[in-house]
Amino acid sequence: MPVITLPDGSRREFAQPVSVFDVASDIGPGLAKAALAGQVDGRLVDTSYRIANDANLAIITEKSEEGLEIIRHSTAHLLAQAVKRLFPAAQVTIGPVIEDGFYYDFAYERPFTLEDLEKIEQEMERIAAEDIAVERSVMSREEAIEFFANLGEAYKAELIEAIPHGEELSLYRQGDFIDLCRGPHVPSTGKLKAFKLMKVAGAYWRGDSRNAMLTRIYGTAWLDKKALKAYLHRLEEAEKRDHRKIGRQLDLFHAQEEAPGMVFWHPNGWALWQNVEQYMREVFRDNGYQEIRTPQVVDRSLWEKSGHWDKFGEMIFTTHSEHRDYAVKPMNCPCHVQVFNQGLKSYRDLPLRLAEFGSCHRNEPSGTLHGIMRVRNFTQDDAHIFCTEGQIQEEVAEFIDLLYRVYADFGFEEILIKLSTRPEQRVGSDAVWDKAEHALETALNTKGLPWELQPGEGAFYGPKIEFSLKDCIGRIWQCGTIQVDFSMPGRLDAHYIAEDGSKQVPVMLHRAILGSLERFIGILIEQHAGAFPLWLAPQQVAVMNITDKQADYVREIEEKLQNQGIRAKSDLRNEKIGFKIREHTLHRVPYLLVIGDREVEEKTVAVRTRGGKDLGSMSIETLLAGLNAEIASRGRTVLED
RNA sequence: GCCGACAUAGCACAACUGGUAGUGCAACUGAUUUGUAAUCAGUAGGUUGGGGGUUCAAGUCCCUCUGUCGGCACCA
Repeated sequence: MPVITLPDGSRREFAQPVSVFDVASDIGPGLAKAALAGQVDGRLVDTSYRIANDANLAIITEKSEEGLEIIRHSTAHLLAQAVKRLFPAAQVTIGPVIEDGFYYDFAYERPFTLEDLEKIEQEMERIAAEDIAVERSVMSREEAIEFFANLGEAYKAELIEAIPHGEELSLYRQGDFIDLCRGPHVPSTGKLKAFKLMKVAGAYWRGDSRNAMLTRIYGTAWLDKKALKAYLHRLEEAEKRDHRKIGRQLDLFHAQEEAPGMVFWHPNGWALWQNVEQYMREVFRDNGYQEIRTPQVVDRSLWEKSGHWDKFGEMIFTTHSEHRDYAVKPMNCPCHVQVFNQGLKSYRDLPLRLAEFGSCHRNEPSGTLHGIMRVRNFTQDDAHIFCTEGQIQEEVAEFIDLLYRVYADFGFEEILIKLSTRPEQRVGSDAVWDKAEHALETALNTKGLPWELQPGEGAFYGPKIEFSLKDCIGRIWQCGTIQVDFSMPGRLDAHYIAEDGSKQVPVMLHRAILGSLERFIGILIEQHAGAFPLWLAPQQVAVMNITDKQADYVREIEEKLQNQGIRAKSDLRNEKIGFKIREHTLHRVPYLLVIGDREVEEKTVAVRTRGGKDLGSMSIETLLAGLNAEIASRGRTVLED
């Protein structure tokens, strides 16, 4: 006699065991129709799940977040079923839900093409229209292995073999298709109403490049056609913010075949870069860092000593001269240790923070290059903190605070944090790793920041915290990082004299806030869609005349602004004011000054924002005060809003 | 690096199954002196990414190299 308690606290009593669907029907036919799954005592189950004892039950419908996930998961099965119908020889592997959609990996004699995709999607529509019931069943692990092996699904069988012995597995059948799955799933394929296959790509079996490459089909699924359309529109809009596109439109930079993975910065882009770099220089100065500069080309022996040659030799650009082999520096740390090593250091010198806008070259695999986000030549806002073990905690904590302040100044709020711990291939003892990992974890927890653990993803010399940002379409890019290194200082003979007169090896913290300036600027471009905050805008003000008559006054205004440090430029072309406004608006110049006879006479400027707002006429002094206030506010705007 | 797609004028894109490479914007020249997102007219611009092949004929088909894009693997 189960008593079912619903989320609103109401109870319903039944004479015999009931399914989730039964309860939904009991509440109302509308709910029964909308039910996609149930949540019994917190556990997600199918609508067919039978409840025998008293339980808490929530009916999952399209309206809940879990409902959408279930729809996406079921759509992945729908995709697999369609593929098996059209290509019976294809083998199914895995098909998880991802952000905004799902994917499914298939093994087939050839990769699927875009034409295949169209046919597959049509077949999916057909199966959804057939409204086939989705039924759950269970099998023992051994039965399941045999079952899938007999079907010729070798990959599935291999997956199940990895599951511990004795476990019971659930299978979902919809018509002619059956798949191993934890579930839950929608009760029938008719519930899947809005989906679209997005792209095909190669993906290694089990994510290992030594394995076969499968075809991955990506798709998206939504509650209804309207939501699907809205998503596609959102995606289209987001793609307009692509830094490669805006980089061209705003004449910021370009790339060309002769220098793959390297950026040619144009005047506008370099102005933006300089704004970022000079800001970071101030940050260094105000936070106890000393800026240095080290060589680009360094004898390879240094990299052999540091351990980089063994681990990353393939990715290091090399050159030679007079029988010596050199590495084009792939990172700055060994060079910074050389600076530390000059002169005998005392514990009183620690922590010593050496910073460099270090230009590094890494021969990244061709397939990894991406706009200016992942390049072969990049500049880091790099610094190494030489300190004692006892100073680690505080240095890490201070660094995290500083990073958050900097990111806020650039207008970033969503920062993803990951803690990466010891990899298989590493240097240093486990005791040392224990200490380092603990230090980072404690720093994060003390601040109460949410973070994700990435076991085995640390650098070979130490664990690290990564701070990542998202690009316009949600891809995640690592920017900031702090890494504890107990190994490299020793390898490169760094030491200091401790309080007791003994010689000690310092600990080194590798840290970057922006990471690669190229990458950070790429994200900055996408974040603001090219409409940079005033303090960063390559050109801050355009001063435009209406006719030739006002040219002298325009030049006067331009000069006045420039003398006050404002990046202003006059536009005296023989064009209509509307044309000039359009052009500078498209170039995202924050403030446009219109100068006609009236302004000349009244000694004012008419101010218009790139957002199209007319701020009316004001004196140059009023304008300057406003501009300076906005510049000082960094990420936030003043005049514009 | 691996799988797939793509590469046409400075930029955005056309050119049916192989049959004389076009359009818009930008550029240049001239006219126009203009009040808040495009003034008008004219001119010039391309070994269709490089190399090779098939064909009477290749932007179009095939091979190859390079680069870019989407993923995967990698990311000190």
